[in-house]
Amino acid sequence: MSSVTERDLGSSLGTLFRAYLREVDLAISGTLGTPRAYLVLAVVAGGDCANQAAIATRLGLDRTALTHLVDDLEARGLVERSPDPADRRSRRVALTERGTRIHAELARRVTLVERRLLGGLSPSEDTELRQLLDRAAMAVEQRRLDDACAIADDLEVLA
Amino acid sequence: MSSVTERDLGSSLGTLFRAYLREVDLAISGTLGTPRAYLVLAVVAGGDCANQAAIATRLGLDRTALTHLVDDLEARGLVERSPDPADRRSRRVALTERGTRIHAELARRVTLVERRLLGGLSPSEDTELRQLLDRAAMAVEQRRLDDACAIADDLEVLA
DNA sequence: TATTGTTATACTCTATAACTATA
DNA sequence: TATAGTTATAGAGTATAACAATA
Repeated sequence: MSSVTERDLGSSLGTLFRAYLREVDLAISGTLGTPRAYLVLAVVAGGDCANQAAIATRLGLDRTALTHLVDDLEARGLVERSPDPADRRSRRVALTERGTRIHAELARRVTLVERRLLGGLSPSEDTELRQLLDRAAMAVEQRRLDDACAIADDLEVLA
Repeated sequence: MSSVTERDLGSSLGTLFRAYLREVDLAISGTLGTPRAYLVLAVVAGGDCANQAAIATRLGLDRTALTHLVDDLEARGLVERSPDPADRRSRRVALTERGTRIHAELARRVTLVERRLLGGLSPSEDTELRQLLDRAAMAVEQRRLDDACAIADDLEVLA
């Protein structure tokens, strides 16, 4: 036997992620439509994603999903789209003043949700888990970008 | 600033879980309908969940979802439902011979997917992350059971 | 009265393809 | 020809409520 843990990796990830979605859904109730909208808001607040495609990649979502999510945030007056002068195909997404306030409040609530979610772990384990997840997710994101480039390269070779 | 990591916990969990689903979907292609069906198959193979409700709790799913998932697995001849003699409301779910073979093959493929998914981590970090996720998920599952009991107790007090 | 499982239903999530406009 | 974004659509995921059988 080689198994160290009881659960499949996918089972643990799924259980935690679904619990996260359920609890964030309660935490943002009345302020945003869905938990995904909070994640988008948080990425926009981070300020290191230049356009919708970058936000989608960061969250592991399809870019078609971003359109509706940003539509919703914009309708609520929390973000604004503006054309990128350097590339007129691209749209920058930035928090409005109201969005900044709302994000600060929601981030406070979600922090509590996250602590509760990892309540089975000690504080140092909590930090350890977040760091490992962060690095693993970053590697996945990078691999997806590489794959996209590889596909683009293949197509170029064929062309 | 108090943030240690770049991403929200939910963002990392979401990115990894969606990537897991995408890759498992490819790995099981043609054998099972969806990645969730694999997770159910794996729990059944584990043998420590007595009925559908237990499987649902283990996976953090609603019990109504289990009906359809088990229907599908049964239609493919991979699991069998049988009434529990001790409680005739309850249905045991067990692998068929064919289900045992299929599960073994799929588990092999999913193991490769999982290693690839955590490719950004060292082997010891991989193990560490799985153990932490496992414990955090177990705590969430336990808390959900406790909450259900608490709600039941509340209702009993009110009754 | 509560629980297991089922069915029906509705809403959300996700991905694909087709389209516009830019590059 | 490729990319950013949009739209339409369909399939999968998820949760709620109502129900039957059983405890």
